[in-house]
Amino acid sequence: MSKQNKAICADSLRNRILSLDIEAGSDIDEVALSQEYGISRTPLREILHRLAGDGYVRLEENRGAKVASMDLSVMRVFFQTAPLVYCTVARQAAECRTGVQVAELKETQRAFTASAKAGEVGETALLNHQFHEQIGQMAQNPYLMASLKRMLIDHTRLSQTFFDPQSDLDQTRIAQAVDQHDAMISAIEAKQTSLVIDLTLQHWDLSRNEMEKYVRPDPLPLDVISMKDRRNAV
Amino acid sequence: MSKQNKAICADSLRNRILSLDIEAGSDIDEVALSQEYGISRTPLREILHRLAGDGYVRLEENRGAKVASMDLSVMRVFFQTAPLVYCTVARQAAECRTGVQVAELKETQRAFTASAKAGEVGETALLNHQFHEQIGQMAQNPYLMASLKRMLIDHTRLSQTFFDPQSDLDQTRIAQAVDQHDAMISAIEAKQTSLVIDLTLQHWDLSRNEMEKYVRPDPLPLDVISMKDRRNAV
DNA sequence: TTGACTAAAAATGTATACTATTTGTATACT
DNA sequence: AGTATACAAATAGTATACATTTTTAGTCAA
Repeated sequence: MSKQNKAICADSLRNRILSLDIEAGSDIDEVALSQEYGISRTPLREILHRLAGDGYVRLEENRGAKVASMDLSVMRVFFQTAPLVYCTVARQAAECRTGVQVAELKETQRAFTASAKAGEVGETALLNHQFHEQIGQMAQNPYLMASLKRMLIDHTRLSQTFFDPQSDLDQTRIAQAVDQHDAMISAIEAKQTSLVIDLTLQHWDLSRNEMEKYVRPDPLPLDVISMKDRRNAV
Repeated sequence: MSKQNKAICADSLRNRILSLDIEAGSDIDEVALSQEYGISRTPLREILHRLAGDGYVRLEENRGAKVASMDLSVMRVFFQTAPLVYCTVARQAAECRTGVQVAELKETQRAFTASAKAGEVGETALLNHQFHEQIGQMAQNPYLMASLKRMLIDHTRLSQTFFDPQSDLDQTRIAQAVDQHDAMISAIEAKQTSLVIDLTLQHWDLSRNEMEKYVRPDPLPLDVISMKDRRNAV
């Protein structure tokens, strides 16, 4: 019974961290979580140690686990490193992918497309995460997979706003992402390595623009109309 | 008391895996190890979960932890990926290194040189590991660091024979490695990025040749003189 | 001898109780 | 008032006992 709960807890924690449901940098309450998932502290702590190795959390001596933070200094490195890792992985995926893996990727893409159209922000982001992790698995490269997974943790958290359509422009952007996924699948299936790399770069550019907006949003307007209106009230 | 033991145990396990003292693929006896290090199974299991996330071991449901294996299919990928990761990290290390870090690297290199000259095979390999991990830390890139660390696990295990001088040729080779380290330190200190990359590639070539010999050793001699000698004995 | 079945054992996984450390709060003191 | 100290509560870490699963050894029948 609780054997299942442990796996459920591990998956759930990962997802909650990725979706910022548990926000970056916050510390984790072992007692509360163990009760929430119906397991005792022992297995929960084992999960946390595993997540520490995977880069989801950071363990501090005698003060428990904290969700990995996203400080600005690391963000810089994130944007530097992403193209290299994503493109290298994508190339190798196109070279090594099996038929079964392509089928699985298509299945994920179906779910992703549906979720995106339904406007399910959190779920869409997680399915996007899964999509790119599956491409990583195709590459059969455990070394780069380690980098990719760590990049995707921050990528998914940063892109949390990405799949939230608030304007027509957002709709277009999400539709573009969906189309790019489709094109990537085709290229991977056809083993067109250089095409995959191009598509991956395009996909990254789309994503990057949005993330940079999140990190460095438009400044608040300087000429605040509402302030004028309220002058009298002061 | 046993708080210390936990950290000691974690370090020791890492080193024993790297030095093939616990051989690749073998399974880990929780009870025996916990007794050996004077801790109970609970903290030991937490260590193992952490090591699983770091790629040192693999956890299997209901059948404990096994040391990460080194199958031939992965080796291929290892040789493919190493130059990219090592060079990218080395470049960034040269760009980002601090003075303190350079000093620490020099200190490690001193110990490495001494150990190599003394012919301490296992210790030399571990200090070589530490040397390259420190270069990784200089790069300030947690994403690539994940890949680098995983590469170094296998690299150190594969190079276990490297630092064992059995012939004059081996002596030369080890001296070369020491010199290359010195050159890399200088280049990193001087922030000469393109030189660091060249040196890293040279260092990799030296290491690779030796490792390939380990993976694919010289075949046994076909004309076995000893067999002729012992014909009469049969 | 081989194969299937069973029981004992060994080992893995979990829960709980206990210890140690940190953190918060109240009180005394300068 | 502000700081220092002491004590209490909360939280982290560990050990142990217990439950579950896997492995091993042994038995019997084909």
